[in-house]
Amino acid sequence: MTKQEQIEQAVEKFWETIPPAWHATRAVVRGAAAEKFHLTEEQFQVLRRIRRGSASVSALAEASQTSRSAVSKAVEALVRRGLVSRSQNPDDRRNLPLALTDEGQRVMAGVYDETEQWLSARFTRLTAEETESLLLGMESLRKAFTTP
Amino acid sequence: MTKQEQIEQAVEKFWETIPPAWHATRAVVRGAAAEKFHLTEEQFQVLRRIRRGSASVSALAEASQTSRSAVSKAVEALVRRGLVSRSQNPDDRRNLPLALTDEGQRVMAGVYDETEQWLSARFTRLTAEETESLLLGMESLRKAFTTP
DNA sequence: TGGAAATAGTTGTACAATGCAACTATTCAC
DNA sequence: GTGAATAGTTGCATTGTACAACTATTTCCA
Repeated sequence: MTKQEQIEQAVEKFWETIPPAWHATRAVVRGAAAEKFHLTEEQFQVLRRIRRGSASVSALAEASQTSRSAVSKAVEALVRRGLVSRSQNPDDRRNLPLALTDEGQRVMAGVYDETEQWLSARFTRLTAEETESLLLGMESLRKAFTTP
Repeated sequence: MTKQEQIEQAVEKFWETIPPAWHATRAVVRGAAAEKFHLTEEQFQVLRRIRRGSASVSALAEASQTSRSAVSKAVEALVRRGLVSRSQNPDDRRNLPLALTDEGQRVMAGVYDETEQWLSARFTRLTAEETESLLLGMESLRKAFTTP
């Protein structure tokens, strides 16, 4: 198999794999987050990333590959609901660091557990070797999409 | 690394990899498809899958993990624009087989080339080994999400 | 130092994406 | 032949999203 054929295969498999997997996952997040906590999927992603350390609108937009304005609106809704706090960075007053409030932490733990369990259930279907190849493959995918 | 740890890593990597990759790709499709051909991203996916052989609203919904109603609306728009034809299946009159019209084929070729090129460019950044692991990993991902 | 360019973030607007529930038409199961 | 299942559509409500225009602040550099 030439490099070129390999790439064509990857493109084809990408289409067949990534969008459906993401749609299915998003549907689960939407169900769990909306029903129990009145969070939208976008808001869930924002909470998740803030918990992981992304602490500004720009960082969130960069990490999730969406626009600053979309993130800004999600954050605004979360701040209004008291799940996220916005503070001021004295070193750069354009920058508004974000953090989870206690309530945000609590909500996040609940939603995350549920969706993580669902995802874990998918991955439990795989053998150890398949899971290993999944990890390697996702690392390659990440590299393909982030290398400048 | 225990199986459980492996799965937790996979969940984490999934969140960090799949949504951003998909968002970025969708943005490109949206740009190319919208600007040159006035297609929405959803319509692009439908055209793509019809070309690949998915020939009914239900099959499309199943393949893309979305609802029949969402697909139905996209198909309706494409039929109205003359890119897709709906026929009747004499063996089951509930079933309305779909096919690309000549114009649909032409448009699809144009859009697909462009987005495929963009995706190919991402994957060209990878070594042969990385591309190989990407292929294996996506196969695992597909399995994780389709096994009943 | 003064101003141009860059960056962080917000908001208005418009449209795309989507699910759900209710509906029709048809087929299947027994 | 009737009730359950399936294919598909439509109305409605809501989310997701980008783009462009805007403010506020910082950085760059001549």
